[in-house]
Amino acid sequence: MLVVDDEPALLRAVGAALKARDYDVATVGTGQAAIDAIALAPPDLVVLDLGLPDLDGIEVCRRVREWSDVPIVVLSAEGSEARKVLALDQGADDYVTKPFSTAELLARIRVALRHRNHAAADDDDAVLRVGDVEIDLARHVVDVGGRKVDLTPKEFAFLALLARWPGRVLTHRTILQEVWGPEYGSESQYLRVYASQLRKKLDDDPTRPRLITEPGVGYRLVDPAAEPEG
Amino acid sequence: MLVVDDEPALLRAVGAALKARDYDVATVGTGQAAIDAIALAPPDLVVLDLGLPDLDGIEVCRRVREWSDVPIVVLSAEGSEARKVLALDQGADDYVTKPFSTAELLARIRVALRHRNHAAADDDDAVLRVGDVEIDLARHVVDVGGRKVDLTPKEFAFLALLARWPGRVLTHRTILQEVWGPEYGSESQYLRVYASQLRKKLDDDPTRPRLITEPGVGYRLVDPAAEPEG
DNA sequence: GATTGGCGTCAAGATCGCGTCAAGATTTGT
DNA sequence: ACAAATCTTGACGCGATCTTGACGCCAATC
Repeated sequence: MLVVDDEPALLRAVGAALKARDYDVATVGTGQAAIDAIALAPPDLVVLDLGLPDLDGIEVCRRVREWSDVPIVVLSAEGSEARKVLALDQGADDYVTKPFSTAELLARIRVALRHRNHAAADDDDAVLRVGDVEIDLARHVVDVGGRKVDLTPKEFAFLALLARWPGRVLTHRTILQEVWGPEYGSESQYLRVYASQLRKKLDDDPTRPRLITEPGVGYRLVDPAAEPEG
Repeated sequence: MLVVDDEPALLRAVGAALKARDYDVATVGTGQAAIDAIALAPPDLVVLDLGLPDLDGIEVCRRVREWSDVPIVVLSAEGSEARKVLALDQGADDYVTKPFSTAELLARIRVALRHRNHAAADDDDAVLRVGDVEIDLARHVVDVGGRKVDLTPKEFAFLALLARWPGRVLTHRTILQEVWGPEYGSESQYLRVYASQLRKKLDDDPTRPRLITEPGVGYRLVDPAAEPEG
């Protein structure tokens, strides 16, 4: 459990409440220190104050989310609507406004931990593999059978999303919201365009497809070798 | 997306906001109706007002959580600390206090949907099984005695709906509304056509039928092995 | 025994969704 | 500010899917 805050008073208060509940607690005072700490040894959860001296807290959220799914509960004095929405959309799992009650904070932390427990085991190799497709999340590099493939950001995000759930259908809406952003959801034309481009770049064989269309539903990525045809 | 509230005004407001974002929205006015609706066809998410005429909202939470992981965002006028903590501990994924901003509610809904997408892999693949018919909801694949069966979207939805309630009769109206949409209800000719196509594709033996017609009522799906002919 | 209503089956036409291409528009990098 | 890359948008063909109407069957009813 990592608490990120630059006010010693709050740091002590929150830390004490958590320790009283027998959580292991570490504390840091800057955004950069938080990112480093999470990268070094991912905690079970991060309590993140938005008012940091170095980086904007939302920026910390965004950066951490590029390679980690660690739950993040944001604390903030600012009640600003837009900031709240932005933080949540950039990867925060909850947003608690100061002054807050300790009981509520703890309850929301329990919810976040519950979600994490339900989530799939995080062996974040930072490299996803589906058949002969290799996706290096950190380096943004894709490899197909040893051949490097040059993808645009959206193409990469699309492929990486599908690769996180091999074989599983992701709906049009899900893909749009994860790749294009929360305000999208019905622009399925984008998906057709990008699916087409991906198939071309991945050199997908239509008789043994890697990227499969589920008509009316969405797309899924499979390992053609592991998926015998019925 | 299911919105549960007994105030028509709020129902309309939240419903409209969601529909504007292209979510499919259904609404009910009581806790019992909510539980029934979730059991029949689990929505992607539930927006649950705590102030219901029949059941306590927290009780609804608790009951639904016994068999479903559907994300629940609670709305409430009561700001009471204890109620908030209780709701969160009883399975609510978020708690928004009235008056709330639509933008924030939508952002929190997006967070809940994100969690759902990340968590959905561990409930081992959500495979429905009725006799030798296997329906993999996540992969959108149907298997009959080891043979893969290719179904159209409507055929799949029809079969999946019946398979969710093995042996139980679903009425024409229910099936039409769940598969074709809320504006349908009397087009029972569709059902005859699709039932016929399903029987053909499932290779259904008329002497040991899997898909059974209840004349004048609806259809049900049974395990022929478990249901000896009388 | 004729009639009626619900069901199963079939097939033709209408519709919808998908893949593809390419031309702007926008963003990004230099 | 310019050039390149990327994203967005419209158009089009095609095939799968859905819808619709017709017809025969069966059982219940009169």
